[in-house]
Amino acid sequence: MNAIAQLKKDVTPDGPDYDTVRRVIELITEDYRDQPSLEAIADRLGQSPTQLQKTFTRWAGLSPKAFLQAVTLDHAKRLLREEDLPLLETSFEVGLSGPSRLHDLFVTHEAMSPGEWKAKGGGLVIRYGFHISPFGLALIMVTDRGLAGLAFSDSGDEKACLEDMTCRWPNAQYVEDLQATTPYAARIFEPSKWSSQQPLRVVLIGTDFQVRVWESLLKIPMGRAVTYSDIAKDIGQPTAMRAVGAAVGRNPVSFVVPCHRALGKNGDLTGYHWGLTRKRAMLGWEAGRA
DNA sequence: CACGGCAAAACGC
DNA sequence: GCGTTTTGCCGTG
Repeated sequence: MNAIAQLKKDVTPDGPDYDTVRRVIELITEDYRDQPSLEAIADRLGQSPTQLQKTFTRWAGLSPKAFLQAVTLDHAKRLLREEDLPLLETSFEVGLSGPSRLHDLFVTHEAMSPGEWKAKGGGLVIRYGFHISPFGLALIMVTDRGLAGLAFSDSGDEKACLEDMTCRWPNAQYVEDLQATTPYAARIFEPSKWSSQQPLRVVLIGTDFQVRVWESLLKIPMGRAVTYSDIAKDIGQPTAMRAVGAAVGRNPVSFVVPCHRALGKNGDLTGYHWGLTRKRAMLGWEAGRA
């Protein structure tokens, strides 16, 4: 069975495994300071350690212990220090040829023109659909030019999630169209399908400032992280780190535009629009594959 | 004008 | 040395 099929089987949003994994992640991310043991975690969930270990590892690609380490402050700090591999200085194109990028998701992007942005999505047809993903339900939105939106929701919150996205481009026409979004879902969350030959096409719809911030995020390789001030510097406005934070927070293409790789200066994960737990989960997931 | 997915500086223990 | 609070930051709606 391939990995996606495996995921579909195991990580159904309402399935017991999904719930287990979700609770483990929550537990670990809340208590990571105490470094809880596998036994302690299993105990609190009322499961056997071995069973829990197996379920979790299959989902996350790494054991609960490794995940715990990945979520620790130390690890986040290490991600920041993990130069001299240049961080934002490396252009995305240069990265394409590097073997270290083998496991990264390749993306080409284009920005909407200011005029199109002012239209708030007017004249745009956006097709959307919900798909299961390692991080809960993923709401995928595409235009004929490529991926325009990616959001996350827990089972039952789909409506709020959809609304969160549609109000960003209120004049667009929305059509539920699983057929259009399924291919994206299959590729985005399956690293073996990431290829530089066929980059994922992304359209960035936002203000000029926001688009510059998001482009900067796209340059961060997988398994690495930068601070908000790094990004501010990269776009040539070193004192605008706070505005950068706000712009990062409005990133409409979560995960693909890796806003989860932006950390506070001391390595703290600050907030996250779709939940801090999910941010940690993404970093952990990447740590298992980097 | 207020509000952030911020960050130094300033406190207080 | 620490965790917490205060005080500039700067684009957006």
